[in-house]
Amino acid sequence: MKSPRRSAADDSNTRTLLLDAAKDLMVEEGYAAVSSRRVATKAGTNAALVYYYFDSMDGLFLELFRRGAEQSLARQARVLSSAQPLWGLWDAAHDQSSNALTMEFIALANHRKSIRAEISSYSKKFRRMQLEVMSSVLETYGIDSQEWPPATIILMIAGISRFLLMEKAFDVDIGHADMVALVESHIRELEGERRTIHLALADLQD
Amino acid sequence: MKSPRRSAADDSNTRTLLLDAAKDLMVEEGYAAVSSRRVATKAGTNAALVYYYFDSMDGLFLELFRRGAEQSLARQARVLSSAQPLWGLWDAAHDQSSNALTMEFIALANHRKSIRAEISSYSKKFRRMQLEVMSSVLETYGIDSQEWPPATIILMIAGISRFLLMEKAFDVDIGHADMVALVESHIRELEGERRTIHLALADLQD
DNA sequence: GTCTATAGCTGGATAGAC
DNA sequence: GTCTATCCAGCTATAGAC
Repeated sequence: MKSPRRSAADDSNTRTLLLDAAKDLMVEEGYAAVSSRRVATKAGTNAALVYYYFDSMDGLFLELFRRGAEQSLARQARVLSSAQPLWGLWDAAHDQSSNALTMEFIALANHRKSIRAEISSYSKKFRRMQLEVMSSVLETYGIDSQEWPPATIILMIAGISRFLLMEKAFDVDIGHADMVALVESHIRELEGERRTIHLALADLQD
Repeated sequence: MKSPRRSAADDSNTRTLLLDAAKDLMVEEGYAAVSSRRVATKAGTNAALVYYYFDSMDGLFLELFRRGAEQSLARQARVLSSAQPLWGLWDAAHDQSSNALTMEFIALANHRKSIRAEISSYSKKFRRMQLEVMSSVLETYGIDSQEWPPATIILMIAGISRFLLMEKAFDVDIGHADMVALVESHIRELEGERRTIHLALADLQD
């Protein structure tokens, strides 16, 4: 029986510093580099505090994932309700740093059940939200939902852009320009020129 | 100066057992579970032998990646020279277990430079091979390379199928059936009904 | 809330017997 | 080729001082 610390100072400054440090470590050196000692050192504080705030390393990873998931979900909602939801979807999927984090969590999930369950339920929520909005959007664009089910559009955009990001992380970009041009020309046909701010840039402030 | 053991009994039985054990561990529990002790135990042998055959854990990972890469490259060549290269590409990309391994290596690459470099050069080789073959294949199919550059077809097939695999690993399969149907209907238009053996099944023997 | 100290474990890597 | 023994580092987690 662990003591119930979940609600203890969710907005504590130290707590946030620890989460930020864990995130940076995970992106820069992979999840295996995220130990209580290294996180604490990077946050300029003490390793024991990780256990004070999160009970265990598992708890830390879980909270880190949840924090990111909530941000992504909120951004996604914003983007989908904009005047150019397809551009929004495409640009949002292009965020490099959040993608690197995602890849680490996917690998982590391979041996941490709690993470696995969390990613699963979050992904479903995410997808349901995309589907609901895009279904009506694509209908107003006059897309035949028999020939092009909304789910296929979403999966193509998500799949292609994640794949390009993964490859780019290894300096592989053969044919990427062609691929981007092709996708964007199709989006342009439906929503015209991109008018929203490139989210990949807006996210540099995170 | 390490002693040059690279060529020492590349076909040794124990060596192969160690590589197999490392592969299984990596798929089942993630790369962090791959330690010299655990690999040796799973292989039914001794931890010191890892260092005898591979010099270091880094060396083990590198050899494991290379072995898989060579197999994939060979299979890819076979598939691309078949009568239905598009079906081959699509089916080969659907191999679940090799995909799980790939994801682990990608995460590993985040903090092992040697792995990173190896994945990078292998990916480029892989892509170049696909491009070369598919360029002429698509031309014979009468595909306009201006409108649909060969690289885009390849990237779409690879990206979509990896994305579906990743999601399925988390029990997320919303819209997957639609996506598969759409891709396969386009392939069918070009190459007719699938006549080759489903590679995902053929690979169960590995 | 934050720290030190420490128990207990697992890991990479090497030396040397056989 | 294969094994045991061993060193040293780093990890999770807890107890307890402040």
